[in-house]
Amino acid sequence: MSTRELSEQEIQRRESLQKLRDLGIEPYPAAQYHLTHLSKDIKENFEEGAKVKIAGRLMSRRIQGKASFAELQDSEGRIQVYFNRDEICTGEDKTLYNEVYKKLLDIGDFIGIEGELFKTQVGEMTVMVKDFTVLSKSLKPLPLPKTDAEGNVHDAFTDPEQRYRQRYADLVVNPQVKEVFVKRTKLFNAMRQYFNDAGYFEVETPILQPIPGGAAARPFVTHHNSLDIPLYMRIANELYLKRLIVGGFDGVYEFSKNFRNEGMDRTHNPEFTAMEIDVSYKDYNWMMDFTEKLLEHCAMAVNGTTKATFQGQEVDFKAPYKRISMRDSILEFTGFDINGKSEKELYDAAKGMGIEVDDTMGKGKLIDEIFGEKCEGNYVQPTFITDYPIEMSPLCKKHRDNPELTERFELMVCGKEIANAYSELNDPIDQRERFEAQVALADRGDDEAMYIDQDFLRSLEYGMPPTSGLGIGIDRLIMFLTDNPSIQEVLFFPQMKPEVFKTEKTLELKDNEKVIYDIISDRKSMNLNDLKDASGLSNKQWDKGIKALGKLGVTKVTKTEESLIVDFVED
RNA sequence: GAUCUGGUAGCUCAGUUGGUAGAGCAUCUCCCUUUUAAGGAGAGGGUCCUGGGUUCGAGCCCCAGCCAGAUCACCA
Repeated sequence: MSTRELSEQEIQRRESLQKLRDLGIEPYPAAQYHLTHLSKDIKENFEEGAKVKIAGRLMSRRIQGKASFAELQDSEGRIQVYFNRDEICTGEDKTLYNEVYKKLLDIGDFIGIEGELFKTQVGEMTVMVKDFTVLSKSLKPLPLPKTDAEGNVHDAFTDPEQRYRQRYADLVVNPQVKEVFVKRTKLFNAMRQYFNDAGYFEVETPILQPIPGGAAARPFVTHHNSLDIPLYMRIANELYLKRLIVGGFDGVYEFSKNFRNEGMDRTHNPEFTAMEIDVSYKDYNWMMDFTEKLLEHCAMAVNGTTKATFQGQEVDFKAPYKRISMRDSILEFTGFDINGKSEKELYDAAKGMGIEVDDTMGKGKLIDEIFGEKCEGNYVQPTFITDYPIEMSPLCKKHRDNPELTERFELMVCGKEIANAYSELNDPIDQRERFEAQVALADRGDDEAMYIDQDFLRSLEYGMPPTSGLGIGIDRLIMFLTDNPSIQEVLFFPQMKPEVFKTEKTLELKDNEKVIYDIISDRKSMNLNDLKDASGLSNKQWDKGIKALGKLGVTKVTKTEESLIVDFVED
């Protein structure tokens, strides 16, 4: 049985728990509690004298003798409640108020309240408590901030490590955190509604994949025991959606949890969410129209406006968005025209711009570097960047006007990519050649080049209609819509290194303590300096050891006129 | 991966050339019947992230490590 060292407050709460049981009150009752109202209902439809049954956490208390005001927090917010001794305890026995309410309840406890609505002299909507029920005792004090009349928060629970590790506590005490996740869900709902209204199907495709395809990234690897094969957590779901288009669906979409075994930072979490959609008989021009209308719709659904502010920059998601080709963008910001240039020319140009280059980089990578370094950051308002070089888009159809380019666009917002779309490559022979080019890149040293997915190629050989596909980084989009610069703020449980729990209080003595213990337990009492000399310990070890023993109650040090005497304390 | 910053009471934070560890809120006791961040009086509460080292003496100085955040690098 492992025990934890409890703080003073935790011990007090456990004592209160036992006292409740001694009074015949079960602190964790089994029966359901019938609610009639939420705090929000009461505030929106206030009616003097109405009877209500509410439940939630006790979040603050102001006791004034026989009366007390408190706040109850439920899923929708807080409501003030008024406890009056003689309203709760109508008979002689005042235990329920004096003991249970005043002494045995703590902040954070869940209670149910039956009462009547009234307004205080100051006009605050309040529930006059007639009876209350303990629903769940809280044994650990919440990191509770206070908010003053001007809305200033005091002692806010702000330490990011604790907030992410203990999101449950974060959500209880920081209402603005909950808001972010409410908006996140609104975003999902808005997108679903938009796609469903357009007649597209939500689907589910494998998360465990034999070949991690559809993107360039390092996967997480696992192993299937009975098949005895490696399986990969998906890095994308794109190739499976296209198989479904081959199978005859007009439009399929999926909110895809993807996993990438790469670095973590402010904008990357090992698992993240992408929305992927494929629509048949469309091209990337149609998809741009579709995307800007979709995002306008989503921004409205989430924030009630198309405008959003991200880190002081105002962004407007109202359609239409500016469209510019990658070639024109690079021309605009660097004066260099990438059209028709050889790899050598691109290499020298990039180097001349002060960009770090190396020999593993092909044409596509070089162009991407130039764009990323010189252009990307300039697009604050939503902007479609179109027509990417073919080398870096192995799943995308060749441009109808230029075989060196593809019909691809990315949507940039605040200098960051939030969407990526293609006219999907449906020529199975071209697709096979592109995969082979990827293999060549891999041989050249690119450890993220794509694997060849033979089954996917087979599906294309049966014939895939012209199709346009779009992927949206949901986490990034919600970051923009809620003005959060960190992905951790928009994920309930961002990935963290495992916490080390100190569960065991060791009763065994450390070596230095044991040395002292052996001497003093034998001699029972001796001069402190003699004991120190006898132990033969360094000053540091001596100091730590004697302090620890004193704390454990093994020894007692008393001061006499001449010296310090150490006594051994018998059990 | 590199650099910087941080880790002290339940929470937010102080902590002086290195000399017995502090404040506010929270908690506990007593008083208080319409208050609203904080009524009054009193009290308790600490593995100063961990492990070494220097020193008569370390929260503070040195070394190593753990965790987090920021910046950069890498990466969609």
